[in-house]
Amino acid sequence: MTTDISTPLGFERHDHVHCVDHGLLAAEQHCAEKGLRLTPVRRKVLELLLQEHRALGAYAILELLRKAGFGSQPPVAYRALDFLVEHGFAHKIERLNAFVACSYPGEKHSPAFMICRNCEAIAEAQSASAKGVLGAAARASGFQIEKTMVEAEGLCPSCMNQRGT
Amino acid sequence: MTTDISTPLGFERHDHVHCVDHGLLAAEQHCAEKGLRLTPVRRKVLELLLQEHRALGAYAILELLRKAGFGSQPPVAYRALDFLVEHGFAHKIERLNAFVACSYPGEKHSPAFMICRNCEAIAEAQSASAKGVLGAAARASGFQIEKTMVEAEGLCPSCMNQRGT
DNA sequence: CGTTACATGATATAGTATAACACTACAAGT
DNA sequence: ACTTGTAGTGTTATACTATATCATGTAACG
Repeated sequence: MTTDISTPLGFERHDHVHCVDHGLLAAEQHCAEKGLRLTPVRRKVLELLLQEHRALGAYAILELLRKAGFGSQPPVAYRALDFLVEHGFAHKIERLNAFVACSYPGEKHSPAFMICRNCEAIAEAQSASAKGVLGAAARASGFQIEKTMVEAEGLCPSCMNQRGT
Repeated sequence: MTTDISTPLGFERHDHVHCVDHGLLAAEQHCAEKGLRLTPVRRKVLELLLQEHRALGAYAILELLRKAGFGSQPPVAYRALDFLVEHGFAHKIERLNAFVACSYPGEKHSPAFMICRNCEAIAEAQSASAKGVLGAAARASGFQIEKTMVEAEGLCPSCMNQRGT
């Protein structure tokens, strides 16, 4: 087990073991509180997302599930993902049709993402204020915002350095 | 032939004939200036998007193209859409995997969309300031933003009224 | 126990997107 | 006019993403 500080997360190095454990723990606590069932498949999918720490397509997850001895038909993955997304343990990155573990599990937030177009690393920022951007327009037109998605594409620090090198 | 006049775009009534014509004209002018080729297929796709005035899936467009006597294989639609998106005459709505004509053709902008979850009407707002939301986080982490997507989902005024009724 | 509600397994199919190759149209240069 | 290069279109095939449906299992509650 690595104690190392490795992969790009918020694009910075971090203690990955900790963030996997923390994510799972937060999910377990939240489910216990709310009477939700964090079943083996759901837990495994969350664990995979936390471990990979980047956006994974449903079929990539499915493949990993298969290797781990779970069912390998699409609905298995999609149902688990639906659960995780619905309860805020994961997010869908629309731009990539892929999924990523939530970096702030349990906390209410409307997330904003930075997506590296080169390595597909993802950083999640607390946003809340996309309403600032659209709020005025929405009020003016009478549109009632229920959910906002913010995704930025670009280059992460590490990929930018590679270019330079 | 409506003579309704109102805002350029949004959920309000507007002079639709005008906005179709205006969109096509703007595209023609822009292409002439830049030496781009607004070929029959591309023009037709733009016209369809402007006429429908909502998000259309690539295969819906394809079907309309077929009816209009153009090729009916997926690449036909996707290539035309790629062209239109690349040059800012249309946008892709990631949330819907669908495409919509640009409401501010020719002008540089990073658009923000309001999507009615009931009728799929789309309103485009000038955003520019998604960078406000993410800019700080991006600078802090060293991420270089190239493109930002903002999509809000909710209920448009007209669908909200229907509920009330 | 039996019923209810939720979760999973499995098959089939729908919907979205691209790779690859052949062919055409047209502009540029000779 | 001829040729050559570039960009666009037609077409086939296939990959990737997602959901509907029905059957089976299982835990909780009366």
